[in-house]
Amino acid sequence: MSQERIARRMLHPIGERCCMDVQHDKPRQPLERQNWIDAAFDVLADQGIDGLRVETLAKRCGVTKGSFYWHFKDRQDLCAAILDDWKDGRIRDINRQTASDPGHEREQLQRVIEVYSAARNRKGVWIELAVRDWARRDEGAARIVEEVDAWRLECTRKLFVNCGYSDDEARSRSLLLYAYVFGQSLMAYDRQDPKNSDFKLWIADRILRN
Amino acid sequence: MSQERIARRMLHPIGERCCMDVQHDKPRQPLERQNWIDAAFDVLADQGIDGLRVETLAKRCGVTKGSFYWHFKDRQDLCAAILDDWKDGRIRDINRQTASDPGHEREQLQRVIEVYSAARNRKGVWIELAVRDWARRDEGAARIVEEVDAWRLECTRKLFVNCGYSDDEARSRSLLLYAYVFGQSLMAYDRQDPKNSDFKLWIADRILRN
DNA sequence: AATAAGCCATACCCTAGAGTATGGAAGCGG
DNA sequence: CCGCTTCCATACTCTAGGGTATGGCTTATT
Repeated sequence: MSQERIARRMLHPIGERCCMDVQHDKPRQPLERQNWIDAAFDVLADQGIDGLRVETLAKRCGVTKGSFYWHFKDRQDLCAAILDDWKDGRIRDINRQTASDPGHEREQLQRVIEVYSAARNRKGVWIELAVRDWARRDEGAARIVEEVDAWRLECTRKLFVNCGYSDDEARSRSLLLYAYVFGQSLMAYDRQDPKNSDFKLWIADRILRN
Repeated sequence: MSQERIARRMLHPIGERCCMDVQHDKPRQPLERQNWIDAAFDVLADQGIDGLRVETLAKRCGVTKGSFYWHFKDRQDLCAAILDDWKDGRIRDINRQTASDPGHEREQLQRVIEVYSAARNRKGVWIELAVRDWARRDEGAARIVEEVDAWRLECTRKLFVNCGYSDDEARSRSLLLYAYVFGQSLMAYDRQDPKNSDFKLWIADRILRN
């Protein structure tokens, strides 16, 4: 029986465990709440919130849902934890990217655009879209997205103001910046016009300067 | 038995039938394939593709899935029909909105932006987002979205060219226009900054002029 | 060593929903 | 009136998955 259990654990149904102990010699670290949340973000990124199922998530983690319901009250509990985690991460990121650095505002804004340019940070973009789609049908998610949006707009507004724009223009440019960035990731199903990066440079310039 | 059947049909579980015969005196028009597709768009708009289930759709139409499987081979068949229908509609719309009308190009472009400004045309925006989210996980949907995007970009490119911009700048502006429009609808969870419409006017101007 | 706490497996129950098979009502042409 | 076609209801089967109850292994604590 104990044999069989260990055998099961050796199987690693998905190829590797979510909690990083791919070594087959030590039995395993017990799963933490955060491990579940991390794995959930993976699923969220490529399946959307509707694809996030506790049984399949458990399989992905190499355990059964008995474990899940030890760490979480129910699926809703996990969903709420995901939103909290996402919000905290986004706030931390934007704060870091827009921290006061007089004289380099435009570079910072440029970087904000680049971070969501789908090429790299692919996973972050997918999660962003998944959360926003989720927010279309869930009140809680919608509130979180609103808060994150408001904070991001506020941070970039400050930068634009420090670039010398009026407060209204700073707000307008911030709105344009984020709308463009998200919209662009909605359209980026690897269409490969070779000039595409030139166009994007032109656009970034149009948002940031003049 | 016949009594019971008629009684069932009188119930109208969702309140009204999808095919518009809310009159309780005439028995009913038989459902066409297109009626199912129309109803499916309603569900797609506010539940997303994962919320589109044949049993619930049948209930919504006041029939059982026995009917559905007479009109469609399976769920995939319906999904494909939805994509075709959506594509045709989008192509027709953009052609209409950008039909050659020398001297009014900027007004036409302005209108393209307005059509997706979430205020009115709410349903169209929701469907647009639902289809794009769908396309993240479905190859067929992704292709359709690509085709629609390409055609839309081409149409607005022509308009910008007729405004006097170079071909490259026309493409850049088209990309910016659509990315902004879609991104903005992603951010519009009725946040009501009273100045919001002013900002949007400024943005539209920035995309269309100078 | 004994006990308790932490972590997970197993075995359930129950619902939603895809798909199939079949029968039956309504309307049509002959 | 008869039979055929159209359209739909009913009654299944089967799978995925949420949630619960419970037992058991493992590790820490005393």
